[in-house]
Amino acid sequence: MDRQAVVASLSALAHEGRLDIFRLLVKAGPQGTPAGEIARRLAVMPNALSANLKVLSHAGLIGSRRQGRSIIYRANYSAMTDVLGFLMEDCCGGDAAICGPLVEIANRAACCAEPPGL
Amino acid sequence: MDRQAVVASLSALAHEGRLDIFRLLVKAGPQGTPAGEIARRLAVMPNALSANLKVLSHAGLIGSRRQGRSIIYRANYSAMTDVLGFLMEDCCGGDAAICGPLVEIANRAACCAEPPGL
DNA sequence: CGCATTATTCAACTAGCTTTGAAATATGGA
DNA sequence: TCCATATTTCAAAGCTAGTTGAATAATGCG
Repeated sequence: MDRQAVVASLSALAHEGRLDIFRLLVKAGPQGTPAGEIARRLAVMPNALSANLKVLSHAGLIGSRRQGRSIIYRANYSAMTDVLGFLMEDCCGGDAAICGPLVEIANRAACCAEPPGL
Repeated sequence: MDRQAVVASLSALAHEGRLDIFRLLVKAGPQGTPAGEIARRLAVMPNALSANLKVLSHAGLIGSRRQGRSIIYRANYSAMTDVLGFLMEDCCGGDAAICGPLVEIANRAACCAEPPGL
């Protein structure tokens, strides 16, 4: 993950509405949430939601799949851990004993990993 | 750490120049780096650097202390782990076995903790 | 005190993002 | 095919953030 991708991810999250969306999807887990339900639960207009979902999706932070008339969105957990890894790279000059494992653990976390077929 | 503080932190980092600054300070570790050296190493103009340091500082991501004519800046590691914790809160509905420990470990990481007297 | 160094502040200009409402696309069922 | 549901796209208006250059503080030294 390069600098520009990280900036895109951080920019996408640096917005109250999109942060709410992303956290909702993080809470929801791998099965995801339909756009309509997101709009209802966050009380936002569908077009505004769509624009924000597009930003998050373009940054790679979320994915989507169609199911009938609904489009189901899901957090992309590995993208977020990549961002964390980038921020912590060479923490304290690489000498510290804690920062390295922290990044490694973050990258290994699999609870929200993609189910096959997204 | 509330939503607005997290958005401020993410906004501060969502900028190539500031991301470079923050990562340089993360690499530098607790002893920090003078503003002038940051400017030289990143090849940015002092006034632009100052503006960006102000944004990072206002977001709580970095701290500073004066030493002679120089002002030494330092990454605030705990602020970043707070942001991570906020993003991961209630990951997968709180049921997953991995996400909880991840956040806990991130918050416990102390390699870049503040030395006394900042 | 006077000067050089270090860093910050100010103001004008530019560019990009956000918001809002209306229209358009896509799917599923009668 | 026709309609209702679900979501996206488009375009205009307003706002916020970034960039640049010159000027302003603050410190240390002779």
